[in-house]
Amino acid sequence: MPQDRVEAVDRALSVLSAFNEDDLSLSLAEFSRRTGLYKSTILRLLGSLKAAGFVTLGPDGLYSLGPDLWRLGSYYRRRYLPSEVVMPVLERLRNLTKETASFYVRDGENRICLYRVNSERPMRHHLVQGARLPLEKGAAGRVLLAFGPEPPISSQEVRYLGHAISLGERESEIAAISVPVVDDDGQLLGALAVSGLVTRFSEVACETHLDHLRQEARSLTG
Amino acid sequence: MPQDRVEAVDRALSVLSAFNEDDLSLSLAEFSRRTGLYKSTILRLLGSLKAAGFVTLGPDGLYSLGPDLWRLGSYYRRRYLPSEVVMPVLERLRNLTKETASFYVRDGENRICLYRVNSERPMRHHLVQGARLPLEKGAAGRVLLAFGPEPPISSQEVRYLGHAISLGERESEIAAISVPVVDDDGQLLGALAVSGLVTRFSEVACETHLDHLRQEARSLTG
DNA sequence: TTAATCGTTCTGCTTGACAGAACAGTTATT
DNA sequence: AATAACTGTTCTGTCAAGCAGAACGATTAA
Repeated sequence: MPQDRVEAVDRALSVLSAFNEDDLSLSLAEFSRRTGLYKSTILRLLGSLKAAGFVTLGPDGLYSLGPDLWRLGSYYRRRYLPSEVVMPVLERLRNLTKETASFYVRDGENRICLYRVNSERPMRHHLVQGARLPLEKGAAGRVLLAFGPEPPISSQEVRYLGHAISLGERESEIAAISVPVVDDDGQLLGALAVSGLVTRFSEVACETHLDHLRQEARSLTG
Repeated sequence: MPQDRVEAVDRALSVLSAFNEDDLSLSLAEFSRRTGLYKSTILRLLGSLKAAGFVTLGPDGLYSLGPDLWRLGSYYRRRYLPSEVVMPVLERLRNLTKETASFYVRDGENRICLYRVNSERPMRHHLVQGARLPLEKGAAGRVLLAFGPEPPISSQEVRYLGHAISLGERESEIAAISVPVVDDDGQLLGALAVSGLVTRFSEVACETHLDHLRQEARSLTG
């Protein structure tokens, strides 16, 4: 079998996936409801996850995600541009544009928000780290598609311009501008983006944002 | 059995634990060497891990950690003080002291380095995020112990002083000063610390570092 | 050519995990 | 107070799922 898996592991990972942004602590019964697995089964799975430091059991009987999961997870980002390099760039972009600045990388047919610095405006595009978004929609997605391997014909324009602008493409209220970050070897590393309320992205605002983006993207590579 | 586990899950997690700070991409054979498991077994385990987005298989046949592992891992930190709050504080501390600044939380009988901003000096204490260190040794450890639940009698002095200083306690070359970060309810959230080469921590330097630490710790809670 | 890798496929045997009931403890409802 | 509806946990017989190990072809090195 080419797609061979281990059911017990699948189950254990589905237990972990029961956590989400809003629910950081879950009870055994809650796991059972979300996964559809039996409590006795989950208890054993959690036993292994706990032993590995992937979850911790609080004194209130609620399970939370553990430190070892996080430590391993933080290794993921290290393959790309490190935090020390990208974060100052995003902060500069946020200060220059007053909008939310972010850095995306490609993951198969999706894009992942690896770093972000949210705008400080009351009406802001609030991005979540690790969010998985489609490649086809949104400025950063289309940039990753256009400058990645096997770019579709439809992305010819993005390649030519060297940037992408999205006005309410993925979410109707949100506009975004994105430019690629390219290696010395021409390898695509990711996409820088600035995003905010669509009505704030006038033609002239887009121009200045784009200038800042281009400059910062250059500063990332060489 | 009170400590019931699932072997397949234990194995899968031991496969993940084969990754470390230096080796972010591993081959199947390398997994086999490190875990002692058979290649056929590992292949199936990786199948499940890959399906869940916990690992990704590169075109070179090497496995790396996946984005979903990272996304879940980042939820771990959210239970504590979020990055947006702690990081600026650490940066200020680093700028004020020119030493490495860090934020620790307790995890059972250990402490975890949740956030850190490394010093920019050539001879610096280079901390790794997620590092698990003992509670008994080191300034931050003793602070977490003293202000946590069930503090031992030996930590009376730390409680009284409101800080801990370690001169070569855990590592002979490293000195550190740490203060607790306490909730509005008096709940211990973590420990702020500044650390560096032991010879730089003169009595007068300790005093000024301590002032900065106290001030920033206060700014964290309100 | 030989030898030592690599990743992948296949199979019989056995062990380990599952379902489900039953348990005691706690909280909510009446 | 008494019921009901929840918790989390323990136990066990049955069954299949995962393991060990060999065998495979494809690379790469000597």
